[in-house]
Amino acid sequence: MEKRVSLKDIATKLGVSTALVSYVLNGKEKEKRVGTEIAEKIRKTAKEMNYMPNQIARSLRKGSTNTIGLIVTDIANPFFSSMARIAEDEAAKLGYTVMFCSSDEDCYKSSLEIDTLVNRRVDGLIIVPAEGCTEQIETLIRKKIPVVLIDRYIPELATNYVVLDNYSAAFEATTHLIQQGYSKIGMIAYQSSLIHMKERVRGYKEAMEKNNLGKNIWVEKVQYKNTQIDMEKAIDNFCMGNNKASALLFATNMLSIRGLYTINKKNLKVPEDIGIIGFDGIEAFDFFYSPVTYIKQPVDEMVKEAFNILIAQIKGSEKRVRITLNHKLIQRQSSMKPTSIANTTDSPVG
Amino acid sequence: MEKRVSLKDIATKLGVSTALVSYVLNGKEKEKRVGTEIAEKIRKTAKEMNYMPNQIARSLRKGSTNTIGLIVTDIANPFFSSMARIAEDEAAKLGYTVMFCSSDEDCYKSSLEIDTLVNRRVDGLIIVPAEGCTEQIETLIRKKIPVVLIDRYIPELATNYVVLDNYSAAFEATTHLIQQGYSKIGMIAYQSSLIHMKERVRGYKEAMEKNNLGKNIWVEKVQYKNTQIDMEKAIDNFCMGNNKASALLFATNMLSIRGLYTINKKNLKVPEDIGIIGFDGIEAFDFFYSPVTYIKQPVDEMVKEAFNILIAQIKGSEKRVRITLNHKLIQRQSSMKPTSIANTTDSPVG
DNA sequence: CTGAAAGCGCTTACAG
DNA sequence: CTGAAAGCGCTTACAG
Repeated sequence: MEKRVSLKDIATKLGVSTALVSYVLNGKEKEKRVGTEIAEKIRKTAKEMNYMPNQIARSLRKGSTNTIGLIVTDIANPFFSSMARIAEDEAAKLGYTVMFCSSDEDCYKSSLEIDTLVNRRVDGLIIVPAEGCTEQIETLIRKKIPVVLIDRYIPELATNYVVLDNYSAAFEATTHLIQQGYSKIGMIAYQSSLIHMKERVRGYKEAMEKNNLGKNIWVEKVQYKNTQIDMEKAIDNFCMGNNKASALLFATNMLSIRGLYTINKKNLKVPEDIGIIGFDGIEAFDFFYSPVTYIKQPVDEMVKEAFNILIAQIKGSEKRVRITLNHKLIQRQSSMKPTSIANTTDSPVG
Repeated sequence: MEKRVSLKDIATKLGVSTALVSYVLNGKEKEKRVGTEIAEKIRKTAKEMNYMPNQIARSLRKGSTNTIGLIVTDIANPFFSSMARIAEDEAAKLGYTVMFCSSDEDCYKSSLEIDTLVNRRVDGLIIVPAEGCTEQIETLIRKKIPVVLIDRYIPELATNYVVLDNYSAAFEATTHLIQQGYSKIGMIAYQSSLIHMKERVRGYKEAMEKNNLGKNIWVEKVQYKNTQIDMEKAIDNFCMGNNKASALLFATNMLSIRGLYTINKKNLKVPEDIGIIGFDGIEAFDFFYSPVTYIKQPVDEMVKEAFNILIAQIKGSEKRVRITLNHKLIQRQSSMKPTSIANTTDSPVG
């Protein structure tokens, strides 16, 4: 790579100090009362020489990089890639650049990623925390590195966060199914101690109980690392035998997608054999033969809020901010119990 | 942010020079023949003090950042987010971090992004070039900044690139439709002078001509910024009137998706009213009531090749590398002309 | 085997 | 209004 032109090159060429060049090029010309003609000459020469400041040097000197780190579960997951896009746009508006990492819900991996980003001196981090990474986040807070959690938070930690009201979302979704006439409603969730998952399950359970369906509560848990196989087992459990479920609530978009594949594979008909509610909107929901009812998260708002909080922290705010946003239930065909048997109690078909 | 511990802190504490500390912590202990006990002491103290190197300082000194820039069209587009994920994994293996940007096919935006990344001294760039950004890429090459283009290249430029053999992909897809008995085959492409788009169109045209269907060649172009509206018009043109098309080839995944929405909206039946072939695999294709035949790109291989080329350049290679990969046609129902009328010439149904 | 020192390219008090 | 100089935290010849 050839030598790039530096501040000093400009200064030398013009026979002035680098200080002057720096002032002018950073718009501190008024403040530092730089002479008008020399300022003009500096600007002109900088342009002529095609000067581009070395942000690394700048960062080292200033102690800030105008970079933020974004750690998600998997950037290839549409929920997180749309997050990334919004974060990118917000960042660009303020002159920030984003470095992203996928943690794969792996705490060890996420700790390496946090270290990498911190060593690269990002000014702040937006993190979708993985299970068990309490200590990592705690360390960040202790080091006073601006951080805001998104999608999930860690209850025992005094962090900023922006999350969905997951309890209400699952509660409303479940209630909707019940109102449609379903009563044997199951839920497929990840095996996880993370709060967002627990809240989604709690919302489901409480909706069931509130409608005197406590005895029908039935949650199947699948492992993140083993979704495909566990999903097949779960669907088998739910949909075979005499006491099968009549509707299912999926706890995430990936579970929903995998669930739909499995349902098709098993030749189950939606909503006749099984009613469905998914989580997060994705295009596949629109094209499923029975358009999928889903819980829509306000991703845009979520990221924007997170970004604002992060920037405030970077600028020095010590205020802790916690935001809980509301979902929207998009009702479509997959959760509409066919009218012929609506409002009756489910009974085993087999 | 509180003061972090530096090399100097360790050196001072141990009463040694920073050089020694640096050598030991960078594994140059043998090479520099550092005393075993002092080395041990340094490692121990570094750990105790929880030392983490400042990569910014390191980057400034070394002139390299172990960072690469990835400029795609839109990180929220599943094709590009899976690219990003693979790039991330490859990068991580080699100790690199990636900064990403979405250009929105906007040349001006992309030039700002390139400048930003270059000023941040990324070691190299993987770019999905937007229309008209020849000069930008040229500048990178002139500055000897490692760059490899992906998904598309710029014919007049001597760059590295990794792309699909777009001509063959479209040619085979079109031929497949013809073999299925379709003859009034249209193509929906972006209005673009970019080579990948032109090659896709050329592949379609030549397949038509080769099968004596040159008179049926019919390409509708839509604007990237106005996809929705233009798509509706295009589908209207294709599917109304006496001379309507019997099958459509979409030139990208986004066009395919928008096309499917529009086809549903107009109540056209696939493949009865209209046969379909899409580009790139996405989940929605699987869930469309008539599973969509598509041209599958080897994204994984594509990114890995691009990454290898980039790293080689960063390490000093001056060899120009150009790779063209092959697609795979995933044949499914959307392109299967119903047998009743297969092998006959299409005739207007209305 | 180890230390003193230069230097990467900036920004920013400080002095005049 | 302008310049000389320190310093951000590293790495790496160079000297001994």
